[in-house]
Amino acid sequence: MSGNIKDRATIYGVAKRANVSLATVSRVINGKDNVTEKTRLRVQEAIKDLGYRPSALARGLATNRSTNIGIVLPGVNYVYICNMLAGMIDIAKIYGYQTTLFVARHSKEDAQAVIEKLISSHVDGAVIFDDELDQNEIKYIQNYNIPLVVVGHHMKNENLGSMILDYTTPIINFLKSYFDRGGDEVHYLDVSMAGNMMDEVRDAVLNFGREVGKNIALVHSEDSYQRLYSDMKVYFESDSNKHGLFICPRDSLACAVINAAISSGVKVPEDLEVISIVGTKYSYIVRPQVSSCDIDLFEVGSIAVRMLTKLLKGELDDKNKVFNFTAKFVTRGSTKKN
Amino acid sequence: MSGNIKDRATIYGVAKRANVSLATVSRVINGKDNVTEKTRLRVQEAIKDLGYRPSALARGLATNRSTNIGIVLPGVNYVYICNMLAGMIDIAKIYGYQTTLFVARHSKEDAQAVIEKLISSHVDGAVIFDDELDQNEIKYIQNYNIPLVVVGHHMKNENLGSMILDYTTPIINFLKSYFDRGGDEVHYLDVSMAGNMMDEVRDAVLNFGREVGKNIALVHSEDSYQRLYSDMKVYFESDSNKHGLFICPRDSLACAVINAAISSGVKVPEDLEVISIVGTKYSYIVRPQVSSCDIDLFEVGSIAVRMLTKLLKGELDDKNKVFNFTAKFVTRGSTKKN
DNA sequence: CTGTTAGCGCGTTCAA
DNA sequence: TTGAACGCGCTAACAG
Repeated sequence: MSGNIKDRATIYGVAKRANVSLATVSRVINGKDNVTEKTRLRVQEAIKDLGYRPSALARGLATNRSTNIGIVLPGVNYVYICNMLAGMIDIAKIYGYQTTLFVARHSKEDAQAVIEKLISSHVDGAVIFDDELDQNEIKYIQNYNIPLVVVGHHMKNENLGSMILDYTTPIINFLKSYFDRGGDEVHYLDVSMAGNMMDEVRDAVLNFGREVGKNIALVHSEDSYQRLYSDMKVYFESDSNKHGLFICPRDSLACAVINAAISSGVKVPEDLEVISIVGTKYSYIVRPQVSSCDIDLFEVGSIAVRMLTKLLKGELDDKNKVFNFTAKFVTRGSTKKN
Repeated sequence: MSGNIKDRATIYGVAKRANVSLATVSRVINGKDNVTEKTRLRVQEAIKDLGYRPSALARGLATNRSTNIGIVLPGVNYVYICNMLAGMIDIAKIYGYQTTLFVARHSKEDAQAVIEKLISSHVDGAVIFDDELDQNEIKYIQNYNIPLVVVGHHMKNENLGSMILDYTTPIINFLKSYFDRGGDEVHYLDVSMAGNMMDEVRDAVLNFGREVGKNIALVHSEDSYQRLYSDMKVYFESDSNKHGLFICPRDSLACAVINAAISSGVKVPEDLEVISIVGTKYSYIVRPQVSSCDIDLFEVGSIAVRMLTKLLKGELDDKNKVFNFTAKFVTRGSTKKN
């Protein structure tokens, strides 16, 4: 490329410089084989000279394909979400898709606004992991013929696949064994705006407690390590709060509970056992390590995007449209051996 | 919107349905005020009936603006990068920009490919945080008139701002005080493909060691907690390796060192002191807490995007084109008091 | 206040 | 094998 470019070269410029029509240039940049080797070289020369790069916008308008997929997330503040995102990005890249990020905070209005953006953006498809969107909103998006992979809802149709992350089963199983070995006192850390997925786990836990006639106490707090840590410091000052089992939504929150407990002289796991629902790197880095549910979220992300690409090619069999991921509970130092 | 839509409504469809020209529809959807209230309502009615959503593609082609900014990152696997990303996304959203993600792994070829994608994608501007890109490649992108904010290089010109993250100064300062209080043995954990920024810190540390006549030993390992942990387990078996200071690039790696040390009977910080260059949430969640450099990466990300939006509006004064962030060293439990 | 027209940069017929 | 012409959906003059 020679020197600076103020106005970006277009396909016309290349055509003129190479003394061909723009159709021929189009053929060359799209790798069609019905072009003479000689003219092809001439065109490529011109492209190089001008530093020409095709405009994805114009191309998208002409072909009605943007080679762009949308990713809808509640944010990138949690490690487990970033793991998933990393998997999505990796695979999208392999398949030649750009990824544009749509973050929907935990509010209905925001979610709606994000949906509108998504529709306008003309992505070829999207992966949605958002706890606030319900099935109706998913269907609303589908009115615009946008192939979708939804993480967290069980749905499928012609243009839609889904992935289920089952944290409930392993947690309930753990609870069972906890009660079996004589455990009695259970606290569930209920943070505000934890999202649908967490709310489902919570409700299942509470239900299970009711079924087996055990009381499960909700402890409310904010979704912040610092805040929770100081709340817990106060909490553990009371003698009645120094034992039992504590269930936390995420492992960094479990760490807040554990750290506060230990610094208050409460022994983990001898006095107090703590588990986390979602497990990430925190779970095995801290001491004591946190017993938690492991799901390879990176894998979840990559599978989701792979499903989407198949959906885009119309190659996704009906039986592969729902993917079930059941978490595996990993016992670590924050709980007693069964 | 009535029922399902197979072919998305266009501005033509709306125009016909509302019995106006497409220019009028365009005015309505763009909020121009030179439209009668009556026709405006009629148009809005039609838009609703048809479920019309403007195509960002076509709009971008016509206006030469995509309301889309690119974000170039080496990945989303590190907490500190995700923090930065979160800040960028937040601000971009506030300013009405979509964000498309470009991840360039640590390799020259990949970086080059990503640049080409970035240019083709027709973003209005981009924030680049990539350790592999050098200044020449930045300039190359600028040939295509893409306003840029670069994190990690000191550069500026008409279309380019930059942000410097200075981890070197606080680390060197710490080293000074470490030597002053009689410290003598320093190990630097050198992981492969840590990126330019880390390499600069490492070189500065080595230089400083030479200047003051202290030997600083490089310990090589991979950039993986698990791997490093087992390497360190072996390492600490040797009696000669149970003291001094260990400098790690990131705090989760520092945790690997600390955990391995402690489980090998080495006391932290009494026998061995450990610091991390980049500090994140890990630093204060683990026990002992990790002394590390704190930079609010979320803030860095938001400032970067804010700079970019000003650049896009031509409102960025020359003196504001370089932003300097000096990290603050926070002493925690993994080092002795000075 | 509203409509007509000409692009934006590219892909894709259909002829030649 | 190549080129001319049209269309993708929208904005932006310019008229009226």
